[in-house]
Amino acid sequence: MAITPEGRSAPTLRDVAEVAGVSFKTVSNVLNDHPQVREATRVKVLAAVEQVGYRPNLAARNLRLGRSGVIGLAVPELSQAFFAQLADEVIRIAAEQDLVVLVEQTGGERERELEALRNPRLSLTDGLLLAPLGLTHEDLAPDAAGRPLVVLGEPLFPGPVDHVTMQHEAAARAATAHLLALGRRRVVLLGAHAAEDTGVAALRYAGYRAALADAGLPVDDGLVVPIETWDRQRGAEAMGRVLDAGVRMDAVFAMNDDLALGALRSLQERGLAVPRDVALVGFDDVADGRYTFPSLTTVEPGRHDIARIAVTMLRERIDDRPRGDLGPRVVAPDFRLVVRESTGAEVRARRA
Amino acid sequence: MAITPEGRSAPTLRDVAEVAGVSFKTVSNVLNDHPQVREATRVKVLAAVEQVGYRPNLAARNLRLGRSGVIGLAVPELSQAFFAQLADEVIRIAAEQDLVVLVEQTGGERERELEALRNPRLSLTDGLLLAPLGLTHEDLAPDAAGRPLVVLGEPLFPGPVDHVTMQHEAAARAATAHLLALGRRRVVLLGAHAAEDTGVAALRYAGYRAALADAGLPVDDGLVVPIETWDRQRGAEAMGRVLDAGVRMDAVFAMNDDLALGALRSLQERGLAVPRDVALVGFDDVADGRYTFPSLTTVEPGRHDIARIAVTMLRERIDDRPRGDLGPRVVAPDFRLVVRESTGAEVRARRA
DNA sequence: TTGAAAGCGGTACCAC
DNA sequence: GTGGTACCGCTTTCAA
Repeated sequence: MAITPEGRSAPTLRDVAEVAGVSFKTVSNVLNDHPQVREATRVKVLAAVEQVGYRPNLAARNLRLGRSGVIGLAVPELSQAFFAQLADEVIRIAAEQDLVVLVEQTGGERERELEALRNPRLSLTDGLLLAPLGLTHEDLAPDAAGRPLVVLGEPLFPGPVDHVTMQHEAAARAATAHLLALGRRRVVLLGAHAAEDTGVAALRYAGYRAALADAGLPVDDGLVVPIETWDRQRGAEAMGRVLDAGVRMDAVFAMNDDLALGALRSLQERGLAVPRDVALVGFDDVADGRYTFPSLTTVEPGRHDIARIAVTMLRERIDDRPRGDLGPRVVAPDFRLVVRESTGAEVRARRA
Repeated sequence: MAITPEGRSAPTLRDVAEVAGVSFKTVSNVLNDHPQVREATRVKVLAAVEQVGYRPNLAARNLRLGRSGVIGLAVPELSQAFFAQLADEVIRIAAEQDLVVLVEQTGGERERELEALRNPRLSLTDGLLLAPLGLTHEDLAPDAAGRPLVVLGEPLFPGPVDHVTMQHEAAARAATAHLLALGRRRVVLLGAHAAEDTGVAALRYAGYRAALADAGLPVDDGLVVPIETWDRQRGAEAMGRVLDAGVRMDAVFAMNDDLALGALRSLQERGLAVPRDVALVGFDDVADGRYTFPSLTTVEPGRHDIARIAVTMLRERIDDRPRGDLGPRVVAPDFRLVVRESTGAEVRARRA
């Protein structure tokens, strides 16, 4: 075993070979399950491996193979429950496929998302799953990443790259329709984005309008509340402003759960009962909404499928890299409207 | 530029050298900011780098350097807000130090935590941050990881390895004392662990008892509620059982925020007012507690410091590896009791 | 069935 | 200042 001045260095294939009394190539054959190795040698080698405590050097293997078994996942931030849960799923599914995940945070800023695409620190990954907020589809134009890429969430069509997205519009429409079906007529929309015509906000807004149209109702601009950053604080503040302004309403559709939970607080803070006075629906099905009181009706966007499909697609890209004959694909898994107490599902308030 | 049968392969140092008309070693010198390079060559080389679109191959560099710039982070799961926020901080701080983070999930199971220690898939990391739930300190005994290791959260003393932990006992004591200072006398403790004498639960329990003792109050075993897994559902169920059993109480100290938020729901579901009827304190300062209604009083365990110290310690271990003269260290940053509405801070309910 | 030798793409020591 | 050369540890033809 090689001893360096700095101390004991890790045993290598050669060390194992020496102990086993074979060539180091044979050791490699054994470890890689090559078909032709006599059982006797195999046993002998494995014993030697055990004895010297051999651990393969992945850096060397990666260099040789040109693949690392690592994929990158770039999300705005893990503090946002949706992305944390997405990362959870991705890591879990990747692990099933013997992939390991390097997580990067972009803050949702375009600059850093671009950097994630090019970042040399990430170049040891075989491919990248990117959940962008600030990117436009021009940014992705010509193989921007220099390696396999799958975009999550944002439907930056017509993209030259694979997308795993959501049925933003259809789901928003279903959510709004659910409120209308309860007889609500003045549905506040929380989270519109001003100058955006193709992003997530625009699509969900379109779904909202479609549902109103289906019901023969006009869009009341006074009910459409723009909020750029979809977090709880903004949700609470915006809801507060709307309420304090005396806007009449009987329902709220928030573009994500964080906004919805912020809004819920503001509603309750002002003594309004949910869902009696105001029914509330969110989007994302983040865990926090399940044990609030009332629990939150929301859209489950198919997070599990998104993660599974994304990892699978990326892996196909990685394997296909040499040939490159896969066209860009866009997939949006089925969503599910999860009806809970905030729109009247079995509210079980006792006493009171 | 090397062309393989499979297509264009990435340009290497040699390709750059050829274009620049220098030896590939010179290119390496330029890229590594070696002191002695003439400005002219440097410019020439950089132009060539640009021209051929050279991107360094990290696998090769890692092999040569024996370091990858990647650290591992193993947590139970990112779906738990506390760990997601911890991961957020760790990734952020690591990025500041030009480290990148590979995230692994253990489910909090001892087997998988052990696997994370040994996992060859992780062997391309320079070191590991491990947040264990199931490990005992014997598991960590003799350099179990085979590489630098820092343990987060659990104080598995007397550990032979670095720990960054929390002031579990002192913080729990402060939290309980806060409730007692409000005049509450029957404080339910949510989340005790049965057969555990040294883990997090035991330490927080000790803090709870200490605060009671400080106030000259006895421990009422009827108020100590065991819950093994600290999630919202369990918190809600346990709280529900206690309430339905008619146990008298005027406060709850939950061992973490998830339990507290679950409990909050059960309290409200039964028409009890928080904090009027029951005051509530959690532990962790997870983001979800800030915009519930009422917002949640909790312990901020110094998460930011924990992340920063952990990354720094790990980095020291990595750099020190050859010498190995650092003794194991244990650090527990300052905590902070964050008083919010669930213990009566400026409840601003309007109307109602 | 086993072994020798040639790299994978860099870095670093040490001449020139 | 610049460049030769060895080598990090492993995989993979190709011989033996």
